[in-house]
This record gives sequence, C-alpha cells and structure tokens, in this order.
Amino acid sequence: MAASSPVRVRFAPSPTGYLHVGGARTALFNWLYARHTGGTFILRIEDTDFERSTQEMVEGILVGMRWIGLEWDEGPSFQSQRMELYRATAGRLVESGHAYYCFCSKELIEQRRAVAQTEGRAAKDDDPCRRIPRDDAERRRAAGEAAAIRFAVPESGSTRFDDAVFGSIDIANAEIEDFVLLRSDGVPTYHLSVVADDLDMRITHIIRGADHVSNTPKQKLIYEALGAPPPVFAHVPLILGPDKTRLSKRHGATSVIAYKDEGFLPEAFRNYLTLLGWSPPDSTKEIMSDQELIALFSLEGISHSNAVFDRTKLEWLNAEYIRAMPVDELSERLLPIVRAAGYDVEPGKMQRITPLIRERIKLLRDVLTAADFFFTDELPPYDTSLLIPQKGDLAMAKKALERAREVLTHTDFSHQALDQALRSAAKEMGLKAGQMFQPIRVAVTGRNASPPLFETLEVLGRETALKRIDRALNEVQ
RNA sequence: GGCGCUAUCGUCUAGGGGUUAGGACGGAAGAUUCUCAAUCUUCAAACCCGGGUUCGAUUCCCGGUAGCGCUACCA
Repeated sequence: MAASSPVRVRFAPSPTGYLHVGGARTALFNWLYARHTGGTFILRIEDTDFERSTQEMVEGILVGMRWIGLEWDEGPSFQSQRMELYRATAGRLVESGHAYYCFCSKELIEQRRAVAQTEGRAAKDDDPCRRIPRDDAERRRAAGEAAAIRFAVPESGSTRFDDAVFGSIDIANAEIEDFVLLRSDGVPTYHLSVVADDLDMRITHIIRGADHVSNTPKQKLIYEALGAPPPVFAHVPLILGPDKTRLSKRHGATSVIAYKDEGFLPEAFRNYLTLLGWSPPDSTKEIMSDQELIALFSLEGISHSNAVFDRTKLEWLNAEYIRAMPVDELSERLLPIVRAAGYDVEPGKMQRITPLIRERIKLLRDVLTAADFFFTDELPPYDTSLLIPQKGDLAMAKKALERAREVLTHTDFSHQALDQALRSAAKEMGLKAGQMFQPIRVAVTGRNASPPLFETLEVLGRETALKRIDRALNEVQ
C-alpha cells in the first residue's frame, strides 16, 4: 500500500440488528482515523444475508450513527445492490483457476468435516469437487445443476499479514478450508463481498473487530488471487460484558439508542468508547473533546486485549460532561425530556431549575427524579415521618414548620433573604440549622435529600411553598 | 477437537531489564455543609503460573493455564 495514498476507511455493519456498542466503537475508531488523517469515512451496509437483514435495522443503524455523531462522507451503499460486481469477481476467480464449482450437498460437507474433526485435524472439508475438470463442471452447470463457487486455497505454505494492532499473523494454508465465495443461489458470502467492495471503494485501512482476525487470511488470499495489494488491517479488541463474555443483549442495553434514551450525551459516549481499547500517549488524560481525540488518535494506541464495558465509569464521564455544560445548553436538553414526561414547564423556569440539579444528575433523564417536585403544583404523597428531624421529635417539626410559615409569608423570596430570615428564626427558637431546615425541606420537596433549601424555595415561589407547608402541618396533626 | 489472539489493582489502562509499578472509575476514611450531590485530602487495591536468558525479570524467550475469537452456501 502506497503510504501516500489518501486514507479511505469504512464502517460496514450488517443490518441484522441495531447498532450496538461494539459496532459503535468500531465505527468511532474508523471515523477518528479518517478525521485524524484527513481521509474519507464510508458507510456501507452489508445486507447480503437476505433472510436476516431488514430495512428497519438499516434505519436503526443510521439513527444510531447520527446520534453518536459519526458523519460519513460517502454512502450508505448497499451490497444488495451490487450483486453484479460480486458475481463478476467470482467469475474472474474461476477463470483464473483460483476458484471452482462445488456441487456437494450440505450433508456431504458436514459429514466430511465431522470426520476431519474426529481425526484430530482441523474441522475442514476437503472438497473433491476441486478436482472436477472445468469443462465437466461447466457442462453440469449448463445442465442446470446448482453449484457454489469455492476458493481453491493453496495446499501448502502459509498466509501471512501484518496487522497494525497485533503485528504479524501467519496461518498455515492447510488450516484454511476451501471457503465458499458465491452461494449456489448466486448470492455472495461475506468474504467475497467485503473484498470486492473494499477493492472497488479503494479502502486503504480496514479497522474492524478482532473477531475477524481469523477471517483475514482468507481475504488476503482473495486479494492475492485478484492480483491486488491488500489494505492495512487493524483489528480492534472486543468489548466484553461484566462477566467477561462478549457484550450482548444479555448484558442489558446494547443498542446505542438505548443509551440515548437513558440520557447519555453523545459526546460523553464517544469519549468513553474511545478510551475502551485505546489510550492516548498521555494515559493520564481521560476527558477529551472530539478535537483532542481526533488529534491524538492513532492505530498504535489500540490495546491488544479485550475490554469490559464499565457502565459506572461511563456514567461518571457523562456526569462530568453535564457539569461542564453551560446552564442554557443543559436546560435546553433537559426541557424536552421533562415535557415528554408530561410536565408543562416553561423554559424560563427550567433555566432556574437547571443549576440546582446540574451537580446532582448523572444522566439527562435523572432530571425527572431529581427535580420532579418543581414540575407539579401538588406534591405526590410522601412519607411524613421524614418531617421529624434526626435530632428532634414531632413537636419540634411542628414548631419549625409553623415558624417557617410565618417567615415565608413576610420575607422577600430571594435565597439570600430566605437564608438570613430562616437562620435567625432557628437561632431564636434554639434550633440547630438541620432541625429547622429538614422539616421545611421535606414539606416542600417531599423528600429528605434535595438541592439547597433556599434556592429551592426561591424557585418554588411563595405560594407553592406556603401551600406545601400547610399540607405538611395538616398531615402532622 | 483444530487454529489464532490475549494476559498489570474489582474495571479501563500507562509503563517497561534495576521504578515507592503511574493515572482514572469504583471502594474506604476524613474535610466542607441545611440534606443530597459536587469539591478537596488521605488510604486500600495489580504485574496468571513454571522454567530459561541475565548480575538482575513484571518487562525478553519457551512451556503451562485461563479467557476470548474463528472453525457456515451468517456477517
């Protein structure tokens, strides 16, 4: 591969499922590499498995890609629309003697494989069709006999490639089966379509999951048979669940859209995923903008071992991004979530609530539990025993609330004024701050943990605050 | 079964022939405080095992073990 040719990378998902975390990370690495090198990022949909591919999943993948913010420069192209290319490529391979027609039944092949395995050899099928003279094969095909096209893997020697992550990998050809290129129904298999497309699209670097390492020699063989130089391969270690098995639906949220719905920020998601299996030259740096990520990203920094997806750390990172976000912007992102939950909140009010909860939420959706008491007039039922302060009794709670009621009736509703007035009231009554403030907090929020009391009161307003205190006094009678 | 890849705190990782093996999340303790959160300080926590090479291996080599991947007319 000429070092000077412009970088062209691709993400090539198969629409048999939603865009999952592993796929998103692969897409992200490709995107980062393209942006880092000023290259081109191509999206290609590998939908040659007609049984399992659906239009819905294609949409799902596009939606996922847009949400995580990975813009592609070319595509999406669809393999289902490029069948001619694959058939022609398979034809060339037969022509040049690198592939042959196979007339075997599925059962026959399985039988041979099983025998090979019991003999302790590679579970590999040695296909006698390979020795059918071409003329005979053509005749049988012309007579209407169905045939697949298999690649004729060299019987000796080995196939080697240099992986940008793992280094040199060498596999004995004797271990590689004569794999199918074109199914008997004329539909290409993965090995054929990837190579044909990657060649056609002039892909220079293939960055993909490490589950493809073992496939790579097969593809290298196709490149060689086609007389084409192979691209650079860079295999990225896999993402595991907490039980160290490959991340899957069993581990809960697996579609990236689920993360969107939970209130993760795409920028935090990108940051976290980039760190999963890659580290910058200065591994002390963890919170990085897209600009930094792009500037620093390199294939050399990709690690060699699989990584466990750590949701807790993702949440921490997300919280970091939330805290760093300007109030206006955060408020704008929060508002639609609040409204979707059925609360009718004015943007102006949301702006005032946001700074009070910004440090208290990890996910955007947390706004619903952290600030619900701001959104409704009437507080839902709550545990009134919470009104009683830790160091105090019911009588004390009542006294505090009654006094608070007086104070709130007359005091200016700014948090400074409230702070001062309530504090001196507590002092007069000989109550500690907590003994005075906790009952009020519970009365106005319905819970014993909330944003700072005075700021909360300020946003709530006099009318609501008094109403809630009255209610608390009633419940306590 | 065969082949391949990998192996540093619980997790993500840095490092690399001689280091107090560094950072982050999480955990613990403390400070602050009207609660919670945030913040700050401190602490605990790792080189898979066995050989070899070497003056010296966590680092290099070999073997073992374990995990993962591939082993389809799926991708």
